[in-house]
Parts: sequence; structure tokens; C-alpha cells
Amino acid sequence: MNIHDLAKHLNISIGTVSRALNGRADVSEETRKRVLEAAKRLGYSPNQSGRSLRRGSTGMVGFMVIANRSRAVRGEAFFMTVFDGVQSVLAKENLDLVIYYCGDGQSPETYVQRIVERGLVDGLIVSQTTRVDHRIDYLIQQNLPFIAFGRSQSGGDHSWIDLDFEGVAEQSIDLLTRLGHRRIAVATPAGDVNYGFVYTEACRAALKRRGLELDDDLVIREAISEAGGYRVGERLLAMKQRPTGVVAVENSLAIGLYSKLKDAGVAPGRDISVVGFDETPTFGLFLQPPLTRFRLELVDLGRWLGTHMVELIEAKRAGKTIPFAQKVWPLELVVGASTMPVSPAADGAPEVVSAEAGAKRRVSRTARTSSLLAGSTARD
Amino acid sequence: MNIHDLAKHLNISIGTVSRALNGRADVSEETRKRVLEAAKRLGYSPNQSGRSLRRGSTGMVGFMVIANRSRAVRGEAFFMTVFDGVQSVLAKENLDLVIYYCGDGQSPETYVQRIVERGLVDGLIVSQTTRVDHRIDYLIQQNLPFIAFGRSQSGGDHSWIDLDFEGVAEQSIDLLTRLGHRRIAVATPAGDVNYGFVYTEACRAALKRRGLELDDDLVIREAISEAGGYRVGERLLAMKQRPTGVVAVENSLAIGLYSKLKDAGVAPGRDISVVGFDETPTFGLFLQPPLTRFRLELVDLGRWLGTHMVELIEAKRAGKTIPFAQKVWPLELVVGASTMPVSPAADGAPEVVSAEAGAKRRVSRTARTSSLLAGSTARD
DNA sequence: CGGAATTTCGTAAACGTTTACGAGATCAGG
DNA sequence: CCTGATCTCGTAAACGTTTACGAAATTCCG
Repeated sequence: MNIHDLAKHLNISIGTVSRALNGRADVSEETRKRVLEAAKRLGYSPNQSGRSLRRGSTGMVGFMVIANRSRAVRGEAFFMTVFDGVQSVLAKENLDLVIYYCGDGQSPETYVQRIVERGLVDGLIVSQTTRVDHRIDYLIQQNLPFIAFGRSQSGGDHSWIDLDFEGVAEQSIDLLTRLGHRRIAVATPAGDVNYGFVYTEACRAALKRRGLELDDDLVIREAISEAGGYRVGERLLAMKQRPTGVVAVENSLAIGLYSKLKDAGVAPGRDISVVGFDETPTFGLFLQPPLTRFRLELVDLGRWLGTHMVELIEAKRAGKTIPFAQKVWPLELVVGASTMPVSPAADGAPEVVSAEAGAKRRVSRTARTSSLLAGSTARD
Repeated sequence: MNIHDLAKHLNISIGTVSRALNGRADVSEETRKRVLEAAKRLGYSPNQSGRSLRRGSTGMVGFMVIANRSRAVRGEAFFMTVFDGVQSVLAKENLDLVIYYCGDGQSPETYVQRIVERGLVDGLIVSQTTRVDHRIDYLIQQNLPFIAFGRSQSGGDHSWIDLDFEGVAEQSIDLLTRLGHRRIAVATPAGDVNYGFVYTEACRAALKRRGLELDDDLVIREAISEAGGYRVGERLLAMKQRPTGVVAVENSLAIGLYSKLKDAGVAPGRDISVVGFDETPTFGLFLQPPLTRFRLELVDLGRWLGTHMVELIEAKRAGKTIPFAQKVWPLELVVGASTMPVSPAADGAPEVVSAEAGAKRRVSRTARTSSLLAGSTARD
């Protein structure tokens, strides 16, 4: 079933069929109706290969996620929620979102290269950026509309969006130091994941602003998983001089950490203060005591990606040049009961402290709310 | 940069270039080397639109996931792990895996229709099947190689793979009834997700085999999320005649359930026995007491999908017809401490029972191990 | 050395679209 | 009725490949 069949069936030329389907002006209203009706009835829609060959564009936007860094980087519904936001915007522009999944065996660089060279997409979103990320250099050079989800030290000017790790660090350290904590550990992903370093350095700077140092042995790098969080707990508890507070930059780290602490009879909040992440909405629910954590609106973030991607693609189509966008995405601090005033005997000896103090719920935001997008969309 | 440019640059014809790149025999070893070298140096790879237009096949396999059922049905780590397996097999056959994400606003039926009509893929995997699933009828009719991930009542003969919910039900009920439980609740997804019904009916049958009935009010259908699991707990505890055991067919359900139970001061295992799922490897780690649960090898499952998809595609290419495959995937029971002998006063009054009894670790399997695939691949 | 067999390559058609161009039909206005 | 404008449509080229076909060059073998 192709355009010739349809044309023959209607006794008109393929040119007219094409024009009718593509909504061009020079076709009578009557024939257009006939064509549309017949197309629907016979289940015809234009072959994508033929169309994009002729048009020179595919109408597809790629979103690349990486396997070995994926279960790593964030768990569960994180990306799917972002997809939702991207999709909702692209659909309005007749663009399709396709997800390219770079498997364990494949190199992200050659994977992105294949996608581009073979002309699979009109635009690409690359996630899970590393500090040096050759994908970015390559994409700049190729002049393909793209957005990096995550910052990187690579490449020149380009569009990116990233979470406000500096804001998170500042607020975390602010909260803990106000509660009297001075020896604070930082749990961060192992491997060359850019935000791990961003976050660590931001914590260091926040501490320095308060006259404190971040000892190197307090930077704990572990695989991003519940198991990794568990090991963070082990390393924490094994320290001669145990920290009184710890900040963890990812969901599963905090969960695994909780697990180890409880196994060891160390109560989060009472014995050691924990600040965590809650990038997917329903996750922190079950942790007891409730985790002090940062949450964010991932659907809106996805919408931002989609909106800017459309801008980039349309600009290129029109031959215009528009400024790249760089966006730092705000997170919201939700104070739970896992952060408490430091115990007087701050050497880590378990000592009971009022379990209620400091648990009054507070909320603040790491950055000004995005002006581009509508208000938050609470999920589930 | 297209094949003409490359040919001109090498002073040979485009036919030769194409043959060289596609590994055909009728090209001298020397020119092949020259072509490959030049292609790599100039960053040329064949345009996919042109290639698939001519070939009539795209070399892509689609994997469709659905938004509103996705966060619902299973988390992201679930699918990503499956992708890994599929990908690893497809890559060997020079096939690409692309993930189509059907967003919240889109209908899965029209989405799959578009994918097929526009000729985007050589084969398609559809997941999250419903009881009546028009996608399946449509795909059968279209004669496109496809596999359903999940059973359905729709459609005639076709290939599918599904988890062994019957085995899970049988083993769960067996375990609980051996421990003396007679009043057992079933927590299952709300909505028309096929496996919810399969599982419920399998539980009902397993109970019947032991002379027990499954009361309708003991079938608790809730959204598949931690919040849903929490509501399961609420409904459970609100019952006049509280069940002594509960089986939950999904990860997050068990997690939310635990949360509610603990909030209410009801100890899993001691006060109520819980059997859960652990479809993603690292999840159950942190639950205390350790959850009695079913686990499975998702990468291997993905490999099975990939392998069979390759068979289907190659058969179609060769014009042959091969039998469809139907596969029930085994799960492994891991007995934790959340299942205990029923308390003598089985009316739900919290009563202390030996916390160690019944906690000896056992492992068994719901079905014979797949003969097709190699042994398990433990994942962090 | 001559013919056949083999190796290597160029030519051109085909895949299914979109669109520039131009032609016929219709219409308005004088 | 004539001219020009407008509306509607058909024709054909082009997008970048792959591949059937045949031709030229080389090798083989008696």
C-alpha cells in the first residue's frame, strides 16, 4: 500500500494525493476530503523512509540513555517521567520521540555517531554527561540540534539543562551547619559522571564559606545503587572519627544508607543526620524517619527540553541562528526527620536526642521557578 | 556527505562503494580497504532513509512502552534491564533497538498503527498487554514480526512471553497455607492490565486446590506504586476480619504496604505475613524484615526476546514460516522473614510469635529453567 | 596462444515520497 | 467574446541507497 496504489484507487495523480495529505493549498476541498477518507479507510500513511529521503528530515527527535550509567545514575521512573514531558511538547509539532538505548557493550561515542551519520533524527538529547564527553564535541561539530541533559566540561557553547546541584549543596550544608554539624560526609557516584564532581565541589565551597573544610576521606564515592548506599554506610560507620551528618546526591544511595544504618542500630536523624535526594516522586515515602530530601518536577523539565528542542529545529530549518539555552533546574527542599541537631557528644556514640526537634516541615527552593513553564504538576 | 561524494573522492563508481561497504564478494580486497578507510576518515555512513527505502527494511526493532501503564506497571529499571538483554542479541545481527514511548496523551492503538504504517521497524515488541489488546489483533493482521511481552486474551496465535504468575501464585499460596494461613489477601494492579487478572485467578485456583475460597473483598486492586501499596495496607488494616497473610504481585506494592504496616505498628512477618515481588534486583535489600519475594533474571528474558525476534525477522525475510513461541518465564522464590507461621489468635490482634521460625532460607523455582539461554547473570 | 572461466567494476533502474513547473479549466471583468 | 487571473491538477525530477545486468579485465588451462 503506497501512494501510487492510493492514487490509482482514487483515479487521481500521486502529486495530488501527496498535496492533499500534506495540507497544501492547491487542492480542492472536495478531493482533499476524498483522499483523507480513502487513506484512513485503506490504512495508508506515507512511508517514512521515502518521505524523509525526499524531505531531508525525519521528524524524529532522539533521546539517548546509556545502559551502564543508567541503572547507575538514577533509578526507576526518572527518565520515563522526563520522556512524558518531552513527548507532550513534541507531539504538538508533529515530531516523534524515539529513545536510543546504548547498551552495556556499546560505546556511547560511536553510538551517537551512528545515529547522526545515518541521519536518524532531526535533533538529539544526550543524557548522563561525563566530565569530558566526546559526544558533545562531536555534536557541536556536526551542527545537529542537540541538548545535553547534564553539564560537561567538554565542548564550546551549546544548549544544556542540569539540576541545581550547587543550590542543593548550599541548602544541604546550610541546614546541617545550622543544626550544629561540622563533620559532614558527602556520598557521590563513582565514575566519571559529571554531576558527582559538581556536587562535591559545591559542597566543598559551601563548607568553606562557613569556615569548614571537606576532608578528602569524607568524600565517599560509590556505585549508584542501593548496594552502593549500603557500602557508603559501612564506610561511614567504620571511620575512627565518625561524621555527624551525611549528604547523598541520589535516591538509591540514601535508601541503601538507611538500610545499613538500621542494620547497625544507628538511627537516622537521632544518631546521624542524612540529607538525600528524591528525584522520583513516590520514593521517599516509606523511609522511616522521613528523609530530608530534595525533590523536583521532572515532567516540567521534560517540557523544557521539548520546547527548546523545537526552537532549535525550527531555527535550523529556517536557516536562522538562535542563542543556545543553559538552564539550571531548581529543586525543592523537603525537611523530614532525618536531620536533627547534632548530639553534644559528637563522636558518633549513639546518644538519644529529642526525636521531634528540627522536624518542623519546611520547604524552600534552590532557584527561581522556571519562568518558561507552568506550575508544578504533582504526580501520583 | 553521501555515497556520490565518497565515490568521486575515490574515483570509483557508487556501485562499487556500496558493494564494498556491504561486504559483497564482487569487489577486490584492495578497493574494499580503500573504501572502508575513506569512509571512516570522512565520517561517512549510509543514509538510513535511502537504504531502507531501497531495501524495504529498516534494520530496526521497536520496543513499545506505555506511559500511563509504565510507572504504573513496573519501574524503569525493569525495562532498562530488559532492553539490555534485547540489545545484546540484536547487535550481533546488525539490528538496532529503538524504544517507542507512548506518552500519556496518546492511545497505544493508534501509536502502534503509526509505527507500522509508516514502516519504521522490521519487528516490534509490545509490552504491558491488557486483557483485550487491539494492538495484538492489529499486528497479527499486518503480518509484522512481533512479540507480546505479556499475555492477552486478544488475537489468535502469536508469539509472547510472560512471567510465570501461575507458578508464583501456587508457590505463594503453598508457602502461606503450610504456615497455617487460611485468610489470605491478594494485592493486584487496578486497571485492565492482563497479569493482574491472571495472578488473581491463579491465586484463587491455588486456594481452591487446598479447599479454600478467595473472598472477593480480599482482592485488593490498587494503583501500582508505593502510594498504592500504602493504600493496600490501609484497606487491609481496616477490615473487620483482618487477613493473616497477603501476597502482592509487584515491587512497589510491597514497599508501600510495608510502610503502612510499620506506621500502624503492625510487624510484617510477626503480625501479618507478606509475600512480594522483587523484579528489579536491588530493591528488596532494605526492607526489614527481609521480604519473602520472587525474583527473576530480566537480562535473560530480554535475550530471549531478542533471539526470537531475530528468528521471526529472518524467517519472514526468507519467506519461510516458523512456529510462534510462547514462553512462561520462571521466577525464583526467596524466603525471607516476612512470612511466619500464623499466630494462634488469628484475628489480627498483634501477638508475639517467634521471630525466627520459618525464616530458614529456601529457594525454589517456578518453572524449569530456560533451556534456550545460558545461566543467570547476577546484576548489582 | 586462444578460448573459457573468473574477477572486478560501471550503468541504470528502482524504492516511495515531495515539490517545482506548467498546463488545462474555470472565472471575472471589460 | 476576449484577456488575464485564479484554481486545480498532472508530470517529472530529485532525495541516497542497493542491486541486477552486463562489460571489461584478468586468470586459467589445455
